[in-house]
Amino acid sequence: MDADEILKALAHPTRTQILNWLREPELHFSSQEHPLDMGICAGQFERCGLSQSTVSAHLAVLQRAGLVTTRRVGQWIFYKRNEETVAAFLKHINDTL
Amino acid sequence: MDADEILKALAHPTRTQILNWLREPELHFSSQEHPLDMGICAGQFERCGLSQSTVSAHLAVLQRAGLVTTRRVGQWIFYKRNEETVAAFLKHINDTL
DNA sequence: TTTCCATATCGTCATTCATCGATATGAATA
DNA sequence: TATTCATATCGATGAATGACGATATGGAAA
Repeated sequence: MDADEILKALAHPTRTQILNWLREPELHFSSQEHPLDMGICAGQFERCGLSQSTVSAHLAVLQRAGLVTTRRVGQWIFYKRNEETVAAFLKHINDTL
Repeated sequence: MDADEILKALAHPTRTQILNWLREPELHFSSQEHPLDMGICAGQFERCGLSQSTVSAHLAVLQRAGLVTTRRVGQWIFYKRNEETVAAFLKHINDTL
């Protein structure tokens, strides 16, 4: 858990929004064809209004920071919040900030 | 309390270190001539190894985010953590992340 | 008033970041 | 095998950030 890298990842509203959407997938991604417990397809996040490549870059930042995990199933890649890392970060920030 | 601006302010190790130093002034700034409860002189933070102007810029980012308050006394400007904002931010991040 | 000191602001430069369209990759399908 | 679809990666570009030395500001002291 690299707190500095996580803070950098959180320092963009698009990325905090993605993480926020992923808190309650059933609330935000009910339109998804696949079962929600597989995770959320990358394409779903294009609803933020940015291009496919930009969204992909934001997702990569979140993944490098360990805030989301990915899983390939067929031609799709599913994203999930990494609750362990989120919890560890929250503990850290509560302790040190 | 602008959480996005605070996250941007926290997204640099120098600034998180400054905030961390300000948690226990008596531990880190015992060398200061002035009483610690006035706050910490800007110049004290040059111990991070950066130039005066760069340190001043980092302090300005923290101030704009509301994470520190300043108080001019004579020719010095004293910095303090803004515990209200820090607490409000922690509450927010615990609730939304 | 002149000088000195602490700090902020300015101008510049290099680096990183956000964004896009285009292209590559890799799996599914025809 | 050729095509399609979802996603990642590439290359370019403009914007924002971080750093510095130099300068401005504002108060204290001589």
